[in-house]
Order: sequence, then structure tokens, then C-alpha cells
Amino acid sequence: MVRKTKENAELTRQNIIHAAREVFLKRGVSRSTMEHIAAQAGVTRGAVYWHFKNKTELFHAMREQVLLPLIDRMDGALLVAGSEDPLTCIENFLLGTIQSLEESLETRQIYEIMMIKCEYVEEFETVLQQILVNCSGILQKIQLAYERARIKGQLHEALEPAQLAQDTNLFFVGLLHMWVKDIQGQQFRQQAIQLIHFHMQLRRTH
Amino acid sequence: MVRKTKENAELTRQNIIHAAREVFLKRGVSRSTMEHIAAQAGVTRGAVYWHFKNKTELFHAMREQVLLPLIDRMDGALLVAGSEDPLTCIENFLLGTIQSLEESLETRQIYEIMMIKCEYVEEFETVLQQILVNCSGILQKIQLAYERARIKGQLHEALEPAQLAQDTNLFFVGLLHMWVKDIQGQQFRQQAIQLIHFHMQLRRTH
DNA sequence: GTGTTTACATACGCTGTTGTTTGTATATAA
DNA sequence: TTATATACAAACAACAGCGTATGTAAACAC
Repeated sequence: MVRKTKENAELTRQNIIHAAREVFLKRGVSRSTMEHIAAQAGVTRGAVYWHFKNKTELFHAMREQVLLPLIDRMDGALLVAGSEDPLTCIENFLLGTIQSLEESLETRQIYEIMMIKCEYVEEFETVLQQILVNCSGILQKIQLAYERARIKGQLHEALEPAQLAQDTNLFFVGLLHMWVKDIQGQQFRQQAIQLIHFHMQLRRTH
Repeated sequence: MVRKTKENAELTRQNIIHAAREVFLKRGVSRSTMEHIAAQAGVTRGAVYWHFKNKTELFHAMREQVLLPLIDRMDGALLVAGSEDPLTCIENFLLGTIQSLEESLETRQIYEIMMIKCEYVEEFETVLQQILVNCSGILQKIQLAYERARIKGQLHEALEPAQLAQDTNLFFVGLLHMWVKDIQGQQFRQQAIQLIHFHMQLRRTH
């Protein structure tokens, strides 16, 4: 069984990406070898090198497959569109991110790999830059939402949208990190939704 | 020049630890070889293997040297002792951590290594556990401070100390991560103090 | 149906890295 | 003063992992 049809080839390509995710998660990115990944995918290194130039390219393929759609989701519906209640908009955005982590094993694994199973040096420094850019994009959109909220009088009087956005952004970064790192204990994972609600409630006029 | 006196030996031991920090920072932990570290320290691998069993042990030595004193500082003065204003106590604790990052190159470098230049797999998973334990210790102390603040009437009425502490803790985690990751831009680093003040101001009765 | 390309498996050579072993000059203890 | 332990340097053996080259059978184009 050697030459496969195009669809079959695409299937093994996907298998290799999935295998890479599993292996990266288990052994960390730099300790994962092409042999490990190939074995996990049930192929030989030949197949892996046919589809991907090297481990770095495979890493990027893995990352983009799940993360790019996720970023689109962030940018789209929840923040920009909301003509309704802007604060609820932000809250839904935060909840939605947690929800997508809870729903999708793949997303969870990739977040874990990106956060605690990857060293951001040399070729991977660009990835870190991308993360930062994405992060400041989120920050700006949160700020816009807070500005709309202020106009609508939903905020405590003298609170600056810029500062609020920064505070929420840091809360968000911290939440994601703790959520991912809290693997066995699962204390944070259960509380996450509560914490988001409390964080937003701090900002609301009552 | 072979056999050194005891003091000289201790000196080369320290040199090796410092060298390891530099190399870890530049190449990431797993891509750093004993040869790299030895060269950076101006010795041969023989010396490194004399002082440390392997790279893992060297990593722990590096980490403990700067981080353990820092943890002591956290646990001590700022949170427990404060019989004065508990909220200012928390604020000072947050400010103090940022300050120790700004003051000490070594601390900065180790934080960067721990956050984005290290893969927490196999032998290193225990390190992650330690970080989490330390983190929940901080959380508890923040909560105690908030409880004291509530008794003194410093807080907005119905705010639960437990929730406030979680929110501040996540803010803190996020702040540290962004501070460390924001290497060139330095947007966050300049704002950090402001952001801490704003975060605490959100909680204060006015 | 034949030629060419595809999608891999297999085999090879090379380099990098590790842990250990051996050598050695000197500090230190007796 | 001599013996021994120390603090390394230098050499060695072994393997792991990478990239590439080669083989090959089946898919696809014509």
C-alpha cells in the first residue's frame, strides 16, 4: 500500500497534524522528534517529511488549524457587532473563550502547548510576536466596547475606558493561563464563569 | 591551573549558574547544551558535570537562587505584617514585585526563562506544581488582606473578599506575563504601575 | 496502455550531545 | 612530608535525531 489517492493523502496529512499535537503535548515541542510524531500517526518519517519541511512548519500548521478560526470568532460576532449591551458583549466574549476551551479538546491541547510546552526562541519568537499583536487587538476592541458602555451610562462614573480595558485584558490573560495550568486541581476551571461575572459586575452601575 | 581553593570552586560554581541563565535565556532550556553553558562560563564540560549532575539540576539551582528569596519577600513584610491599611498593603505587594523585576536583571531573566523559554514536561512538571502552589498561597494572603479591609470599611459594600482576591490574583498573573513578554515594545512595562493603582482604585470606597 | 508524478517507506551518512572515564596538578588533612 | 581528596580538563564511546537520497508501487494524465 504505497500510492494513495489525493483524499487519502490529505487524510494522512491531517493525521500527522493531530499526531504532532498529541506528541507536543506529551513531550513538549523540542523533545518531540519526527520519529515520535510519525509513529503516533502510524506512518514513517518519510511521510512526515513529504508533507512538512521540518518540525517548525508542522508546528505552524498545527497552530493555525485551530487557532486561526478561534481568532476569527473573537474578532467577529461578540465584540464588533454588539449594538445591544456593550458590557454584556465583553462578558460574552470572555465566556465564549472559556466555553470554546471546555468544548474542544484540540483547542485545550493547543493552548496548553503554546503556554507551557513551547520555548519561544529563534524561529518561534515570531509566534510570540503574533500572540502579542493579537492580544493588543483584543485590548483595543475591549476598549471600544467600554467606550460605548460609558456613553450608554452603564459604567461607574469616572472610570476611564482605556484603563478598564487594560484591567480586563490582564484579567483575561491571567484567567487563560490559570485555566490551562490548573490541569488536575480544576479549581479555576470550575470557578471561571463566576469570576468573569464578578469581574464585569465590578464595573457596572447598580 | 587545575585544583582551586574552596572559595575559588564556589566562584566557578556561581559562574556556571550565571552562565546557564544567560544561555537558557538566549537558546531556551532544551536547546541549551552543557557545552554552551561551559563555554559561556569559560570552563569545560568537566567543570559543569563536577558541580551539577545534569542540566535539570543546574536549572533548579539557577531557579532557586533568585526565586526563593523573592518568594520570601512576598510572603513576608508586605502582606502579613501590615497592621495599617490593608488595601495599600496589597497595592504595595503588587508594586514591589514589579519593582524587583525592574531593579534586578537576574530576576527579569529568570522570569522570562520560566515563562517563555521552558517546556513543562517530564522532570519539569514538578516546577509547574510548585508555581501553582506558590500562586495559591499568594491568593490566600490577598484574600486575608481583603477581609481585613472589609472590616475596616475600606471596600465597596457588598464585595466578597474571596472574589476580589481571585480577580486581583488573575490581574497579577496577567500583569506578570504581559510585563515579561513585552520585551521590545515596553508598552506594558511603562504602564504597569498605573495599572496596579487603577486596579486597586476600583475596589476603594471613594 | 504507457509515462510521469505522487505518496510514501526504507536506508544512509552525518553531526550534535550526552554521560563517563581517565588524567593531573594542587589544596588540604594527617 | 606524604597521602588523599578535590577541582577540574581532555578524551572516549555511544546513541539519537536530522536531512536526504533512493526505492517503489500505485494513481493519474494523456
